[in-house]
Amino acid sequence: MAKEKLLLIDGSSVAFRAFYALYNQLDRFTNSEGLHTNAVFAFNNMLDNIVAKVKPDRILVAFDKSGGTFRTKMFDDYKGNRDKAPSELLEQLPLIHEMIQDHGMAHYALQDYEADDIIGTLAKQAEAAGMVTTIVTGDRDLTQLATDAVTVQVTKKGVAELEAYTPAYMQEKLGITPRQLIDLKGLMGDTSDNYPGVTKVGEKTALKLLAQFDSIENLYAHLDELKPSKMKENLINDRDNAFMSKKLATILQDAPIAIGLDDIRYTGPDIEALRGLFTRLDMRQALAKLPAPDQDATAAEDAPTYTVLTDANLALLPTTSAPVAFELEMLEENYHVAEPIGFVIATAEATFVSSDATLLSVKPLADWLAAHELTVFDAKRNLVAASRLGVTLGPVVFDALLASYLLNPDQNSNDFGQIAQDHDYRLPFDADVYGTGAKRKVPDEPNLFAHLAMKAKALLALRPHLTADLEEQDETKLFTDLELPLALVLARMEIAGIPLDQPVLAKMGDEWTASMHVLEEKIYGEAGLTFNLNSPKQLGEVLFEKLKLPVIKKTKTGYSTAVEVLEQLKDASPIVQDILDYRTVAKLQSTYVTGLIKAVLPDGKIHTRYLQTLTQTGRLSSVDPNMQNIPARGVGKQVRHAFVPSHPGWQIFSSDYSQIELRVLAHISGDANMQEAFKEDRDIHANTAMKIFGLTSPDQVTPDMRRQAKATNFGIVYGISDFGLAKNIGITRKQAKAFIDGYFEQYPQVRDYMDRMVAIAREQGYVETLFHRRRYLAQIHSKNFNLRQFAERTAMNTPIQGSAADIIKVAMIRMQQMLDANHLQSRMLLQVHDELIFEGPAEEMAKLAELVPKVMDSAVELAVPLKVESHYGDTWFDAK
DNA sequence: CTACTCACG
DNA sequence: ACGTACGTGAGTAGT
Repeated sequence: MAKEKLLLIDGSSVAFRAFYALYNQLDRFTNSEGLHTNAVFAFNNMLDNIVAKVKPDRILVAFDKSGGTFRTKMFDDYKGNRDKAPSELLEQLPLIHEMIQDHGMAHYALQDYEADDIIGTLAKQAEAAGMVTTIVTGDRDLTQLATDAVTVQVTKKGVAELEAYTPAYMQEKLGITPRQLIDLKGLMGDTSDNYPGVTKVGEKTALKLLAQFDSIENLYAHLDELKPSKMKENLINDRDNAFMSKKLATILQDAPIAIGLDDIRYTGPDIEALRGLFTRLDMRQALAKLPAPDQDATAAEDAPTYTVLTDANLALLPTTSAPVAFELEMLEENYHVAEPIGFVIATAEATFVSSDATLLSVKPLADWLAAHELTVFDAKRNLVAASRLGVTLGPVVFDALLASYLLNPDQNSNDFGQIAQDHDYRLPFDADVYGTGAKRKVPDEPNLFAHLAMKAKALLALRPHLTADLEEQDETKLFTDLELPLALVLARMEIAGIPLDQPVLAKMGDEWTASMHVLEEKIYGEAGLTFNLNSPKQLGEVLFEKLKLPVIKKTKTGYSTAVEVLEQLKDASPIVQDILDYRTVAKLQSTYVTGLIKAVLPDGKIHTRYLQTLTQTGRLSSVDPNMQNIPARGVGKQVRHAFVPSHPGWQIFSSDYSQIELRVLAHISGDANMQEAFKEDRDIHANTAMKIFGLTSPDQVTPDMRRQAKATNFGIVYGISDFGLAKNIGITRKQAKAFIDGYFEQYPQVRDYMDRMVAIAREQGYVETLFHRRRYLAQIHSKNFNLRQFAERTAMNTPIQGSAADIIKVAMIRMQQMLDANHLQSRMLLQVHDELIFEGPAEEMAKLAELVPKVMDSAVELAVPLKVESHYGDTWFDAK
């Protein structure tokens, strides 16, 4: 029979190592309450690895006990120079204990003794009992315990890699036996444990002495054999130190431990307990590593009983006034093109599923759906997908994704399983049921139906909790009156889509392609070789090695060839301008010609998807394709000629807020001077220029002064730093500082606002927009200067950017109501952060020109007016 | 899958 | 002494 295996872990030293291994990640590993988890995470990984490697039958994790030990009694200063462990580590120790327990392992500490002594004692008992022992530690001292039956694994580079110390390995590496380690330490002393050895004796000398005399005792017995020397004198003088230090270094193997080998049998982890712990600690990586719950077993167990709906049994659907859970499931992300794979409808009493989405448009079911209030996960996705089936859903009264996002914008996964987990509810992940990437596929019906049924159950179960949480965070109105209605508006915009005039775009593309080829040839000629112009790596080699241009900036991986760098090199070589020109057209060609044409759906239109639950500020984002970064300046602006109305005789109409963020700042800061500037409709950048340049009349403001003042205004909104401003407008840091000082002198309440936001973030851990949208800033207390400063700038910027986002969302909802109420044919198509784009019959343009600005500038009542500018024309290009 | 670059507000 | 503007998405290289 194989020998029994024992695993002994030096918990205190491993925890310490684990903490510092991920010290630079300290801020990435925090839960929502700000508790740090980096050491827990690294410790957990170590446990998983070592258990898999050793396959132990018994495990004990030993810890030091706080307070002194018998060693302190022997020598006052033992470990006397140790700094107190940082609080970020101390707070994790109870969590590590809990984790060890959940792993099914014993842990133990003993008053007056160190973890080492517990380990030494058990290792000896185990050897006597014929067991094989592995010791894991971050402390080399334990290698003295190595024998043929005891291997000491010392952590190396963090805690992931271990170095195995056996007697043979120690002989090879140090030329001593494990027991001689204590003699070595007696002679050398130990600076980290703060005990002295013999003066001037370091590792080299000590090893030489031990090679000759074997032990401290024998060395002193034969001291007279040494030739007179300074070293000999030191040995004589420090004799007491040497013997005391040897004793301090000696690990006890007979400590009075109250735990025995029989108490530490290992039976394996309690996965659910670990899942609970990791969930509480927001440790997603650790959670992901846990074995997925057996899908078949849990599906069978946890799934509510369900009825498979057919057109023969639709009458089974009960009439109810309570909200109904609904989910129309698709495997692909882009619901404008994805095929439905099934749906679920559930009330508190009954659950109905089907893999045939066309059933939804069968009249009794369509009518039933339209007549019931729905609770869903991602309203917009369900609305658009239903619309593609010709189905109009009933009023959506709750959206778990939107709610979760509002409660904490970090909690915005598209996987309901993840969101459920974030709210302490267990639901399998889509990724586990459907697979990911190439392996993603429709599961067999029992598994599909079970998953759908569980999702519906989760929706009904989570709703009251999320609703209560929204109320507690004062976000009920934001949810009910803003985001949820907005989802319907966005759905209509996405469904409408915007036609792309492909021939027009293709013609532009041909011209750009031609000029690309010309530039390419020219550049290869100038460089004297051909290379891949699209590769920053190859381009860097050509510019900075072959052509020896001065290196302005480097990236992590090599030379930077970004515009800001090339701009500075323009005069050094004609090749630079050609590269810049090439870059411009290459970008236009690949992203805006090829890219946009690829995104056109069979109806000839582009149907972007707005991500309503992604940004940390409350803005929307746009994907597949991104319609919020269509070129607006330079030659690229021509692309906008290709965006045209749906019908002949129709036009494109656009309105945008003028300086909405600065107006929001003027409002929330309460700054009298800034408010006055807006109330009198002054040019805000010129106004700022007068102040920071100390001018008395607007006439004195030169265009360049205005440009710099404009950059300063932007900088303020971003949570300014003199460095950033200096870099942006190419002035010295000192000048930038003078600008900022001048700025705050002129707008003193803006400075107060900045200070106030940082203080609020520190106090409550989050900042809010005008509409109580919340953003948590865990890193506001970070010890890492950069992370903390970033959090501070975010605290200043988010209420501004986020409130502006709130305002345009209100305007969008009201504008949709207005279009409906006035029975206009015009439709809202796009939103680009501070701008709304419509299409409509030419005859309605005048009406839009009257209506849209009115709705937009009255969306919210601020202390300063909101200004809106409108344009319209035959294409998006002309609506500017 | 990450890094770089560049398009937008 | 340090290294910094805020918020996004997409295409291309290169591991």
